[in-house]
Amino acid sequence: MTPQQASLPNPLVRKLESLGPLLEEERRAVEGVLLHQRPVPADQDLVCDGERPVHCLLLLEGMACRYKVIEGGRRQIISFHVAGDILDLTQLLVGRADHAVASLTPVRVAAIPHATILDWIGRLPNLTRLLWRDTLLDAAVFREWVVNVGRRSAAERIAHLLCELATRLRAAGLAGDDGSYALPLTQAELADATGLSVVHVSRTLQELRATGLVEFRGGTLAVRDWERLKRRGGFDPGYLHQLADAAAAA
Amino acid sequence: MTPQQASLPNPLVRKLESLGPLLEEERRAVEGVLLHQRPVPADQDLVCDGERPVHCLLLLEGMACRYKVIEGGRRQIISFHVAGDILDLTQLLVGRADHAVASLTPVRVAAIPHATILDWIGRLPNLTRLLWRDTLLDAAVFREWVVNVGRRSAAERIAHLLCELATRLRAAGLAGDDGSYALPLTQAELADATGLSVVHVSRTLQELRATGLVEFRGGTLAVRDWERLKRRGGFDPGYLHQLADAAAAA
DNA sequence: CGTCGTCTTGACCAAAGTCAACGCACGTGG
DNA sequence: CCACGTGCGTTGACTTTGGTCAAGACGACG
Repeated sequence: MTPQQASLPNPLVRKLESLGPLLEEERRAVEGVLLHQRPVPADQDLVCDGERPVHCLLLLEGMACRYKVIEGGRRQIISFHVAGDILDLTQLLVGRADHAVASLTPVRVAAIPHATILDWIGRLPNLTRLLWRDTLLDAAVFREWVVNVGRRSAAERIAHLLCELATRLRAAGLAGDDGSYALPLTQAELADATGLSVVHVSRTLQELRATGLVEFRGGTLAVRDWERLKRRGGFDPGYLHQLADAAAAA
Repeated sequence: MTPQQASLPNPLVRKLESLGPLLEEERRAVEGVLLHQRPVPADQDLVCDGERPVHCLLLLEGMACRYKVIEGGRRQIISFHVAGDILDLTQLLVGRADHAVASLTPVRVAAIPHATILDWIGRLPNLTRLLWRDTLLDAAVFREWVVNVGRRSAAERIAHLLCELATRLRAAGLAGDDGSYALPLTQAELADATGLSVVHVSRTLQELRATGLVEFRGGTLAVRDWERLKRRGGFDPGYLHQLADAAAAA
């Protein structure tokens, strides 16, 4: 899509290097992974719940999410992902997928065979550390989501989520020029991520818009007042760890 | 406390072996960790939010939890832990703690210096894989909690949480004789884990009691009808991965 | 015996969910 | 070029779930 992503700097390399230095040998190993890419249209399941995948997916372009569906058709989105994220490293060591992964936009993904990564664990301890760290950062986000959904009001949840997404998009080099970002989500997806109903999300977004904090329409997120938005959502980027620094530096 | 835990079988070894085979050298490395133990009374912070710990804590006995506190004194418990769990492996690779850890009962913990584990990553790939897997299982629980708190009703949340705890206690070898478990939690802690108010937890527990699903009083959890309890909470143990198998086998 | 922590109860309130209808933009096909 | 359908967002009226507040019960422990 956007030209700077199609160009060489592999988003996984970019991300791993934001976590720590990468040796030349490791960088080559990671680059090798790009051989098997494929494009996938929007709104497709990349991994189904209960599956036993034999490779991990690396997201090269576009956005994806993980989710679970429970009885009654209720759906909860567990996390959002941008270029550079590894989508199911989880299943590598753990066997069966305990959630589904879906594309939100058209995406490009690379498949990394589990065997490759298991081999890295034996040979490349530094890379192993970085990948492990990446999964730990993932977990840090899950924890914050538990808090978000468990203890915050509707407006706080949405404000917080938008703060997180803005920060992560910035860290991934996907910031707009002003305070705006391409955020291709529907209100229904926002609802499933925050544990609210679509109707209430609509109302709450209007409130945030009316009070001049943030505007979110037509797939574009425009942060109008970052400080007040952060305060509204009780957002403290600490849980994003070095990612937050990367975003600040950008 | 209970004699079988004070005896030799190190609960971490027990747990890691439930995740996969452990080499003799690795087992010795893990055993060595027990040298620096200390007891901690109930309701103490073992790790404070924002701290930069230089070692990980291994829980040898008792129960602990992780939690975050947000503005307004609202508190969300992120996870519960039993003997064998590593409490802050997270911070190993990630720097600053993004949550607090507290003892729920008197506990015994062992401190593992970060340096030790970093050394393992270079030398003991198999052990590395098991530890990594352990953190991934942790993350799987977080994901399920997001769903629990985001999309389930009060009764479902509590039923689901009690199912999870029963399963994990069983996997850790802490099951009672009949369908009963020592679960030293207050209703306030249950409330903080489920994102509900204490009053509502009280009412909901009464409902579960009245309908004969489960009884929870005075630190004892008595499952009266496992099948119906599972159904009530929409509990599918898949997300606990091999832990669920271990519990079934026990 | 008194105190503290925990649980319970009832009355009331507020946040968010549900349902149903409508508007609007976009794409398709006649 | 227009009619139609579809997906998404918005509105209003109403309901429900769970929160809040305040008082009391119960039990363990000093």
